[in-house]
Amino acid sequence: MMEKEGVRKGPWTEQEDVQLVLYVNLFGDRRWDFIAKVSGLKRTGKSCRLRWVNYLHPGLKRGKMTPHEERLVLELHSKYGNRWSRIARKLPGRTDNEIKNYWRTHMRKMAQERKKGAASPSPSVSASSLSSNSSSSSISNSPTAELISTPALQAKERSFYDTGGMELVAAAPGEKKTGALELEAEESPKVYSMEDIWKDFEFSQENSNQLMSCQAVASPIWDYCPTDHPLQLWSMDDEESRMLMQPMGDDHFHSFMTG
DNA sequence: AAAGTAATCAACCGCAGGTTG
DNA sequence: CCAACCTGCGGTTGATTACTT
Repeated sequence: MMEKEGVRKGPWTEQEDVQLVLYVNLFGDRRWDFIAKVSGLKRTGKSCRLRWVNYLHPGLKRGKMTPHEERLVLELHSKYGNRWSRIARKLPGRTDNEIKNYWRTHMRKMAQERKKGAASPSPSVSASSLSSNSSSSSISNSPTAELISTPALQAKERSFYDTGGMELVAAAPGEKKTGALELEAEESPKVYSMEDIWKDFEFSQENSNQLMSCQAVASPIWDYCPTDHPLQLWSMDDEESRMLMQPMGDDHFHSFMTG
């Protein structure tokens, strides 16, 4: 492929992650083009944002959808259609990408089972497949059971997961994008995935006055208290992580800070 | 144990809408 | 008001992992 010179693509490395987190902490999670430039990452702002939103954000849950979440996704999808970001806002800790993938995967399963079961109709098949990892799911006897029987879902397999939304227009006329995670009060315990990086990060901030002075970050995400994460990266010893967090020389840094 | 297939996840792309100068 | 730029969204693809034969 003809790649734009100097622009990296593909999977992110641990070091890139560390660097990105550092700069998001410094400058907030809005000005992605700027962050991409000053961080020294050879990534586009877009790519940085995506990585942050889908993987590095401290509020992210990981792992399987709970039955409750599954049900919510169904309900919300019937309401909003493929407005994944909107759905994601109602599922704290889940990203639009995650929900999108989930929906795609499960709707495919459903479509397949439907196809099979078409000859011998069995109304409960789809529902049970949707809650396959949860015997306690109430989908089959809740209103959402109807959702998975929408005409759109019975339509051609090609568009198996795309209902287009039943109440799209009415759902959110003139809705404004906020970009911010709408974290609602939530009873279930959060499972965060980035514990150690945040610990490391706090530590490195405490011990790194040179950057502290610039810490006027906007994002409320820093209030999160991550407790678990899959990244080995964040288990690095402090010395190692501090070294990684020094991507920019002072002069380089100041040139950006002062314009 | 190896090969083939399916499922899952991360990341890219193009577009639309918003913001700013 | 307009053009340029930036951000966010939804769709899609490719790589990796898990499962089956």
